Amino acid sequence: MYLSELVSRRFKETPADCQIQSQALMIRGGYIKAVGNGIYTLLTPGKRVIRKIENIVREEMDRIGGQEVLFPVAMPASLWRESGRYESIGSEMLRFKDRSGSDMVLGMTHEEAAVHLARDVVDSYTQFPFMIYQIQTKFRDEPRTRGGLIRVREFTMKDGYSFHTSQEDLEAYYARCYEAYNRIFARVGIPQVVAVASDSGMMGGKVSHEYMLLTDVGEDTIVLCPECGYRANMEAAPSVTQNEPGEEQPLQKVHTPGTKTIEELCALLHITPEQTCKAVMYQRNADDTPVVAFVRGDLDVNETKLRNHLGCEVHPAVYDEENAPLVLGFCGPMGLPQNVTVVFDSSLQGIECLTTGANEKDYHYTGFNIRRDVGEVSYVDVAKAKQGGVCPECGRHSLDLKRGIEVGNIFQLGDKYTKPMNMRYLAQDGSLQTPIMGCYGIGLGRLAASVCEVSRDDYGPIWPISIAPWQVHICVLRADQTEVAQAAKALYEELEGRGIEVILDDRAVSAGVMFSDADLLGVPVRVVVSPRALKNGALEVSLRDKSLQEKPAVAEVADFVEKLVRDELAKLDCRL
RNA sequence: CGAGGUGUAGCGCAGUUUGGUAGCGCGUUUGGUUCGGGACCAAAAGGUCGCAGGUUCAAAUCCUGUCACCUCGACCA
Repeated sequence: MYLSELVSRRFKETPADCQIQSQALMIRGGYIKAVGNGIYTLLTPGKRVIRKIENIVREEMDRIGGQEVLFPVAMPASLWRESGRYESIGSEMLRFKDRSGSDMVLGMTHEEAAVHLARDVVDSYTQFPFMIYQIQTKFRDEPRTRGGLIRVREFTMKDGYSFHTSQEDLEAYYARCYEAYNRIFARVGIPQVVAVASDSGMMGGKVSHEYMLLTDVGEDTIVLCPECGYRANMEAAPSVTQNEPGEEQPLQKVHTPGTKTIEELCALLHITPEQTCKAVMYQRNADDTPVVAFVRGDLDVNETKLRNHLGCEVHPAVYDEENAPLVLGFCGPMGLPQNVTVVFDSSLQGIECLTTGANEKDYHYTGFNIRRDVGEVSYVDVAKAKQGGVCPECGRHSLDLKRGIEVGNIFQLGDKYTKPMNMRYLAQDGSLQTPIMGCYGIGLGRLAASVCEVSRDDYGPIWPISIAPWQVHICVLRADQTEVAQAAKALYEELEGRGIEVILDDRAVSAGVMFSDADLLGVPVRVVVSPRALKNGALEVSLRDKSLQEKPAVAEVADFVEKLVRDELAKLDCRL
């Protein structure tokens, strides 16, 4: 297509509210336009990138036997009541009523719809296993959006659902999908994406992995062990500690005025945070009753693990200084009110001498010993893994915490949906059985933004050719000169005729403007047609990442460019 | 949900303290000169100052309400 006809605008200045580079470049380059909070229009260049990604995803899903379907965006609430999620999911699910007053929801994920379909079309074990997937709009009313397409409310997602008659079969398929995902990320140009073990959150199920692109602008924290290769999402990473028992000492109440934080306490008493027992206060969402998690002073509470342990939702406690049921800043395990749920983290196990709050303003206990002073308690892992902490896999003090963007995930769901939704099949032995499921998601817009985030320079994105909006960008310097314009157009038509996607900048603008726009569009192969080049009888061909600059003769340019495009595509396992 | 902040031309901003009827840069249009990394000259178009009330002779500016958007926080008591 001709750039002069492209319906989009590129501009120089970064919009004021851009927080991360990919967002700024995608807005400046005319890929996306914000319509509302976390809601975007995709312009042609952006849509073309997404379409390329979709096609790669389709190829890989089809390759592992996936069958594409399309579930509805708007669904009756009754479907979600069947699984129990109409009640269990909070306000991130958009609910509304149709004209007859029936409750409706906008799909934020489609397990219910998948089971609704599958239970109707499948009735024999001979029909298993199978996987259905769709590429479709999701709406999640996120409390906070962020970073252009990184975290939005409306987005396009590939979501697949597999159905199996046994755990072994699910695991075998899960492994195939795991590899398919690795291929997808490699083919869209970010082979550095890693799969990490994760917490399955609201999706349910046991085993799950998230595919993470490590970058500082990521929202998630990943725990990595460079020694043994262990990696997990922070939410799922066990916290392993080596507890120094210390020497048992008598319990003693000490005056510690104003020491509300562990740091202040340690400074006053000349102890280390590892010798303290810290209270972190929460409240149950259901009835606001207090929950106190005690962890070693140097550690933090992993709220996900706490929720999983308690089996209910909690939020950090919000108390006024005056009417709190607990003594803020001086909370300890001894003498707590009856209605408080207490959780001891395993980092405290076996420590004979701790300093902790006395549940009295301006006082702490020293020499506190849980076994002696509280009795036998059960310890659970509710602490966050720590930078430099002990690797749960190899036991070395080697843990590394990094930020990452979750670009995809896979879950083993078990019968979380098939059972309540009453999906059954007739097994070989004639019995009625409930199948189990896996589900597999990739956020396409987020994936595009993620690629942009790690593949760019100061001037614009550097799209891998597999997902670039166009494959070749022809810059016509002095399009006002007839022979230059004709040479460019001839090349354009020749390349298009060979099935190559070309954008031709035929505008009568200065070279600076033209190159800047080309940089913002990030097309991998660039050809410059100019009076100078024609005089020399050779056009300039270069790659956006500057790894190649050649001047093939005019007559050979088309062949040269075609080969270049084919070679570059082949590197990413793609074809013309 | 809590705390801040911002809404003025397509984009980036000034003007608001001290009310007097809206401006700058980029972009856009026209004409001309230029022409290999965001050229220059000249002319021009484009805004009910987020919205609704109120105060006033007069409101972008003051008051009230409201909406939208952005950032931080959701935690270490």
